[in-house]
Amino acid sequence: MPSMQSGPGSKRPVTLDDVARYAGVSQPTASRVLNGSARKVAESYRERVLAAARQLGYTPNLPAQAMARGTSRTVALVISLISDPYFSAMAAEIMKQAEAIGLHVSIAVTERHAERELDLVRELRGQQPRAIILAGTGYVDPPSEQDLVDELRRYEETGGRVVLISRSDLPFETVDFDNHEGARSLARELAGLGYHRCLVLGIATPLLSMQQRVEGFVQGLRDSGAGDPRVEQLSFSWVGARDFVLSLTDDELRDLQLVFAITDDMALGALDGLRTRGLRIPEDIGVAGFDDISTLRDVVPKLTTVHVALNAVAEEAIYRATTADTELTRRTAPAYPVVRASTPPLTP
Amino acid sequence: MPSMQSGPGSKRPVTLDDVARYAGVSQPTASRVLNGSARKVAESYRERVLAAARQLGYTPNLPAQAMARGTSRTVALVISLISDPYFSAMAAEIMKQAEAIGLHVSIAVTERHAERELDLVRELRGQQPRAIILAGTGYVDPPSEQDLVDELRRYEETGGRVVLISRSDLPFETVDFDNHEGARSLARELAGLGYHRCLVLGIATPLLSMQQRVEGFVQGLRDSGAGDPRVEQLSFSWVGARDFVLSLTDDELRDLQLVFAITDDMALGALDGLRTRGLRIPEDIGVAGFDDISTLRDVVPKLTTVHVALNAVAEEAIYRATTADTELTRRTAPAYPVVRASTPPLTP
DNA sequence: TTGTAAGCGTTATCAC
DNA sequence: GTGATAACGCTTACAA
Repeated sequence: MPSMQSGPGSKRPVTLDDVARYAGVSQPTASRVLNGSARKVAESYRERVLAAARQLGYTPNLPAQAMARGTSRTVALVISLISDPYFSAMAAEIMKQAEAIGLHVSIAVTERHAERELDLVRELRGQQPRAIILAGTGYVDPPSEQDLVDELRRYEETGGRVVLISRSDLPFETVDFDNHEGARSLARELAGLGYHRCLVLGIATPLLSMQQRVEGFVQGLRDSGAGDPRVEQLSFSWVGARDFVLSLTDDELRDLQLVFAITDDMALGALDGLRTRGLRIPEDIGVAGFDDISTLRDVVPKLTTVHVALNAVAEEAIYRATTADTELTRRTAPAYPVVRASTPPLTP
Repeated sequence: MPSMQSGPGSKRPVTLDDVARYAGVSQPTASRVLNGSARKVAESYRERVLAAARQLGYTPNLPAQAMARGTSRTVALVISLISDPYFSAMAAEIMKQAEAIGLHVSIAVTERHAERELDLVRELRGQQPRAIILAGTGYVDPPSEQDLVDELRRYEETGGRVVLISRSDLPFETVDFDNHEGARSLARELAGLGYHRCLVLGIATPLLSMQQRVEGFVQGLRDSGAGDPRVEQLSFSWVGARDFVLSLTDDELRDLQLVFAITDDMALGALDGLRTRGLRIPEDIGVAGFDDISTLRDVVPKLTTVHVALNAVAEEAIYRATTADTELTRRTAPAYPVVRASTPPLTP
């Protein structure tokens, strides 16, 4: 007579105990075979356990494992927005690096709310991850830094690792791109192409990484003997950049040779605005961004930008997240300009 | 004398027991106050516990909670690629819906490998999620369906829910867009605009959802009395679409009025190919896609496509994932055409 | 209402 | 080598 157990929700999961009993060994022995490190188990037992596990379709209960071991194989990643090309690329890279060393990644999204970030960190702490990686930026509300720091400190005190990506506002390990150098090189290349009268679209938010992009660009222009650009502090978004461009007068626009935005997202917003204003890119004005997001593949003309080594930051972040050194350092990943069709050589 | 405990990794996490002791009550009482449902705790105790928890910075150990309760508040989401705009938008929507009802989402990525998907499901099962949502499509290797089904069945038998998005290849609850109707409406609208000689870019993979888009489009053209289009089965990617377009002869291209690709990703690849071939869009040929991915915001000309109600599928998927009805059904979310600048009215 | 005790699935300690 | 036994942090009968 066949088993009556077929509908959903009937059986309970197969446990290690089931496997052990089925194989005729003790629970610890089964554990040693299936999950343990020091493999001092007789070959005969070993095989029996393995066979039993396969037969029964055993899967270790990870939460239980984590509890017993006192440490999990999960790292938590906090980002602003998953649908943003920059963040999704970053998340992808982090997951890749993490999975390469057998770590799970649990992703949480702040939707640009600092308050939510605090809640998330609290919640994540409850998941008992091995590390928390904060990669969010560009908050729309004032961050309650102290509470966040307190929460993260508490987490660290219990053995958790905290790693920040592209945000140096907090006293934890930080990994970032070489924003200053990337922007500076870009500015030099563009100045070399003849772009001297530039507009720089920055942001009002005090985000060091983004500040550095502005400063680097200005520095690069100076290095090249080009004049100081006009620098504007906008809201950190596509719309912010577009709206600002739309607010410029015709005279102001006519006088410009280039618009550089500190992110591709903003550059694309500016591009849209410029076109709405009737300008042709690149004939009438050049445009450049930063990040080299995947969207650029489908944008015409191909956008000049600064490529950031996502894989390098991801690798470094995962390394920091899993290695226990006590030094608090700030590491940097390469960022280098990629000149494309949106900024052809200027022939006066 | 201040506490010596300052370096990382020194203390152990604050447990419920700590809180209870600190508040001078028993563990169960603390549990009832902080996490329990039936709140039959004296107000005085209640406050003491709450205060203690805040003081100590207590966060419930979720894995422990899940183990004790026998059920977690996590759902696992399996997708192909996180950096793909379609999937990242889908993931974002799922997370949003999930978080709205207090569920965590754990994301895993197959990178288009069916084999990896099987491994992932096995691993995820170990995480003891409340549900597993499979939203991956377009595998590059032959899927070992039976093993996957077995694994999912086992999971279901132990009370887990399985939900499929846009893939009906497996005998589980499925939610999908109304692909046929969306493509059909699009074809009708385009035929109405004068587009009769069309090329349809489909895929070789036997994916029902994508098949339906092809069939719906063909049907729509027929409805409108337009001739049957040329239908091609390509590899499921931007590059596949571009390369195919590049392989067409000039005569073939000249004869076409429209290229419809079953995804925006492929449509953008085709667009790139067409441009490389020297055609202007939309003057020389129209282009249309499917999905209405966010990338389209920055593409010129604005691409005609079929908008899919991601929020609706996400909502439905989460609903299925959390509701225990035994009927195996196939639900459908709206998909409707959005005609944009890439397919202007044809004036012969 | 509150506390005691048992149990969730696993690993670690320690005798055998 | 192997198997009892005690944790891990929490919830849930059940008893007080």
